[in-house]
Amino acid sequence: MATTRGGGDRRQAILEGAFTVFARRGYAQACVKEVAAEAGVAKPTVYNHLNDKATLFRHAMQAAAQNVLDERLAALDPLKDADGDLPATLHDVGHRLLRLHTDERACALRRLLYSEITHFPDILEIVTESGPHRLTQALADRLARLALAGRLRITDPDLAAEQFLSLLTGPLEARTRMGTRPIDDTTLSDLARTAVNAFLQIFGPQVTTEAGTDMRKVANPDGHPLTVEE
Amino acid sequence: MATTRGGGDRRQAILEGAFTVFARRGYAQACVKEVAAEAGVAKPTVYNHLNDKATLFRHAMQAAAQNVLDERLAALDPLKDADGDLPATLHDVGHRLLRLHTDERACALRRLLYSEITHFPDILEIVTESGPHRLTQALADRLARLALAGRLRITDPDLAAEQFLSLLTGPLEARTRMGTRPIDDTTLSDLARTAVNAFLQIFGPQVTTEAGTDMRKVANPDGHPLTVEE
DNA sequence: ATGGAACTGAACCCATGGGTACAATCAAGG
DNA sequence: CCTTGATTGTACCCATGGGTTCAGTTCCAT
Repeated sequence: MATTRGGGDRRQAILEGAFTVFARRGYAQACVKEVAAEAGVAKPTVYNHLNDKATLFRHAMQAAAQNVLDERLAALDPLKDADGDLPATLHDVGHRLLRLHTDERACALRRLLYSEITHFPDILEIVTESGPHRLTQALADRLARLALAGRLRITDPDLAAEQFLSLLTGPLEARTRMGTRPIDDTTLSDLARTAVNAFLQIFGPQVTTEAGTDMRKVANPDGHPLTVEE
Repeated sequence: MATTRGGGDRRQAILEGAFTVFARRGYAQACVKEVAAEAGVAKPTVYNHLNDKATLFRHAMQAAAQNVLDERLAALDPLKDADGDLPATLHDVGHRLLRLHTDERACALRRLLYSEITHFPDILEIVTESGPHRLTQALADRLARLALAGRLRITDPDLAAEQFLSLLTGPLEARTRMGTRPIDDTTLSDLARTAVNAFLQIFGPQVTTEAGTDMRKVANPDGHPLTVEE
């Protein structure tokens, strides 16, 4: 076993502590001593499990990316039900995704990815391959099912998924000051609603826009109050 | 004058060299010696113009952000003409914006912003205030004029601008591997086209989608060939 | 020509931090 | 009990790099 002294798995604690410190300081500014302290471990122990500061970073990033991806994939679950209230379901999924997107760890992961992408090109492979790409694929699959059921007017599911995510997360960057400012949940809900409205304008079933009927003004296109969420 | 030896403005050369080096190495990894070499200047000269490495970074970022913003605002110029072929104009503007968005310096600026945002919170103010925010505002202004002229069905210009930019740049991140992989110009043109199509589905003049008419399959919604661009 | 301001090159000081060595310590298994 | 192996503090080596000093140099202004 890799555990002798302190009970829990050493390696796991080190990786989590490492990500925390890297997120707080950035790669170059983070020192291994602080990582060790964060993980409740002595410095040589860190080097005992991970050879380098670089490999420490790589493994910490990979673990964090895996967590983030799992959470996001789970957020798509409501779309498995193809018979429910579609706008409400989309709004729910969008809202969940926005919450995860503004999560502290997810923001830190994005920041670290952006900052160290030049020094660690291989990390991009790890994270992006098991990150936004897989999410887009999963979402595209769900949307394809809905299109096949006649509930959406989609010819290219990948495009639809990409544009849904763009409409969802695009307006966020400005509002959240690139992940540094917290944003309250009702704002997230509003952002999800406008994104879903736009998405349904593009891919929704026949809209038949009568003169004066501006969909974007209606809280919920098909009359549901949509007040109960969460 | 601040120029004695080498003719050109010292400070300017230093700031440009600094941004180049920071973009190449990141803030922490960049050393002032290399900045001096890049600017063709001795190390004490750098400290003669900028007190700190930190202030050097700040000023370099500000200058770079200003350049990027100016280029982007200029890309909106075609929208000043409110009478032209609207989809073609939007495509043109979108294409220009995508080119600027994938520009090496712009990508480096975004990376540096993301990476050092925790250590330099004030840089965010400088860059974002004179960056995407101003761009969104300018675009919203143009779109409002077009809406007033009856060419777009927009009630909230800010929202429309935000969503246009989201549809435009959102799909880019995945395709360009976060700004590390170059992308060819025809792909950019295609991305601009799909974004414009989606945008017009949301905000375009009355669509009257007949059964079987999928706008996203048509290269140009109103019949123009749209082959001549640039 | 000459004083002065900016520039240069090189050496220097010193703090930070990656990585290692080592003796002491603790837990598990025989 | 005793061996084995991981862990722990601590001290250490050494490379990197921010920032400064200084003597000499170049250029401009008067």
